[in-house]
Amino acid sequence: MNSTICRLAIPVEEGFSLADTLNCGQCFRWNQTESGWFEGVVEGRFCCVSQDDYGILLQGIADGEEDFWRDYFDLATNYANIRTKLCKDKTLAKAAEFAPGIRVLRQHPWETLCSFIISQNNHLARIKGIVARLCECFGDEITNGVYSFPAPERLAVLSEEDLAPLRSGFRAKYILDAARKVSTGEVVLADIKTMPLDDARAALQKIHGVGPKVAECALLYGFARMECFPMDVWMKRAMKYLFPNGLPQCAKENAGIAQQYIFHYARMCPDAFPEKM
DNA sequence: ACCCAGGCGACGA
DNA sequence: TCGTCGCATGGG
Repeated sequence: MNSTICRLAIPVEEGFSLADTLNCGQCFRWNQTESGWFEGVVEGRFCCVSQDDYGILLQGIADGEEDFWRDYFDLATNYANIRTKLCKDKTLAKAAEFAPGIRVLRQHPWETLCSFIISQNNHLARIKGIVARLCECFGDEITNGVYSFPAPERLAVLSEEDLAPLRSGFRAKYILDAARKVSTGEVVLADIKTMPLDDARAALQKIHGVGPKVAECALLYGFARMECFPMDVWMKRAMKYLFPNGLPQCAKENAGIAQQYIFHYARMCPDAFPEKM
């Protein structure tokens, strides 16, 4: 493997946290090794990632792929500016202050859609397990024991029985329906990127097993639709307590980032929300 | 053992 | 249109 280390600079004032970004529930294919580096696969590229005072350190990337990783970590976006807007609301400021270094990753549309189909009524740790088995069973081996995320065309030809090793339960038929509708073009992911938001939501929800929440997650994490605001059980609890009258207006254009701050805060500090007890 | 999880579809009122 | 229930599985 190429052992050259490449740095993607992030201005210090943006306060990036690699660990918070990769552990905040938006992605499922990164694992921290004993050395503290994170190993992951993005669109068929295996990589080891760490950070220093100036940004992101990448080990093992191919020549000329810096821009790919810049895009993945959304480094063209200035998060300090976004936090300044969000923090006009004091409650939002408190949530953001808890893990200000989170960035919303720009993930692959199909992988994101499929992963969040798997996420429903499920735990983070178990979601990662099912996704890992999905890749091991049906992805391509990139290097030793490292597999890509399988394309929809690969999964579309399978049966529920074929997916039994994933132990994904009732979600298996949802995975297959998504793979089939995407590979036949009944749902065109490339179009969803630019559709009016409500049309995009409706298009994704044509898939059996994709409802409002999964569609919202796919649009935010897989299509960079930053005004999306996924509401899972954690968010419902947190919102009821923090924002009973809804998300403040100053957060609307960056609702997805606000959501990530609130979600992470709620998950890390469940005792902060009385109705949980 | 027990509760619940980044929900959704089916069904009945 | 809205509330309720079953769903597969296993981490904590």
